[in-house]
Amino acid sequence: MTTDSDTPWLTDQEQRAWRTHLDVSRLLMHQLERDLQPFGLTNNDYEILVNLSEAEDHRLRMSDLATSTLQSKSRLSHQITRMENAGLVRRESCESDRRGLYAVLTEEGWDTMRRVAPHHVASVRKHFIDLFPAEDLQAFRASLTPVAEHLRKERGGL
Amino acid sequence: MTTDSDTPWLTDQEQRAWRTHLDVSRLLMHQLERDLQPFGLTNNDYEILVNLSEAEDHRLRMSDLATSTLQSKSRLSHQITRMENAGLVRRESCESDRRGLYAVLTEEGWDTMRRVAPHHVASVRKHFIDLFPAEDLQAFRASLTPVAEHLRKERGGL
DNA sequence: CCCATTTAATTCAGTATTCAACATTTACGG
DNA sequence: CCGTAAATGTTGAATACTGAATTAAATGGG
Repeated sequence: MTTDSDTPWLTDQEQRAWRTHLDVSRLLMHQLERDLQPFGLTNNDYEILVNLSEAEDHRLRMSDLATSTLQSKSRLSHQITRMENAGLVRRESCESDRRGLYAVLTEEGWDTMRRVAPHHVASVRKHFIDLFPAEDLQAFRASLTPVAEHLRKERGGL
Repeated sequence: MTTDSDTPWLTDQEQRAWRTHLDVSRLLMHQLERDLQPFGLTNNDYEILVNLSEAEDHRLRMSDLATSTLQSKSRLSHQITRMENAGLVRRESCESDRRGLYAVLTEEGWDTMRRVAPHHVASVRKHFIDLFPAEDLQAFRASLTPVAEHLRKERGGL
């Protein structure tokens, strides 16, 4: 059993680190969302556009897109429907596996991506990257990488 | 104007740091949510409980609670309604300012908090804190603190 | 070759979040 | 004081997210 006095409560240092991380992730997402708003995109929209832009032929299977954006299939399906209605992507059926579908960037989606990306990068710099002293960023990533690996193993489905 | 070649794209190092941060924050929230599920709480529920537990008299003004949990007033209002229905919290009117309301922890809310907290702390340790070499955690927090400060200044409303 | 499993993706119902509109009370400038 | 502006919270409708159930197609053991 777990009694109260057994519990390895967080030290002050740990508590501060943890809460700072929480605050930064939430505030940062809000800020990036706000910076994307003038372009009519959400963070989720943008991330889909990035993934498709970087993909072979500007297309990815729904499954792969769900995996790489860390979303459930259900959520991705809704998300793509919305983006399809907005004209940014389209669905195309897959020859080799008739269950499958590709999400494909449209011309308009690609144009949007190229137009918005510089502003988004500026936003990421302004509110995150450029606030680290050059050395620290490397250390920051090094610290976080094992955490990311651990979490990826831990999770079953989303 | 902003042309493509003007844009200070992220370097490889920067890109990796940024994406790792993104992945960790999302995966971590999912994992914590999953670990709370057996207790019938969401991350949001838990955070409200923490804030009220630490507050004078186990009560906070709706506004203050919204500010410290970084949520909009509307969202908090709905959230508290749900928690009220679940018996964790109740609303009490405020003497000194008749517009105002307190959110107050109920007995059941306080019991729940004490029962769940050890498990939640264990979860935070397992998936985050304990994955940092002792020295690194301090450096991690130090790097993130200016980011948090910047973001707090930047944001107007939520 | 067939049936049982697994995989791909969507749908539906329930829940949560956002955004704007609203009611009420307080603050403040003249 | 008065009247306008600002602050506190809630509400409702529209939108988004979740998790389970569903459809359809591929896989694989006997």
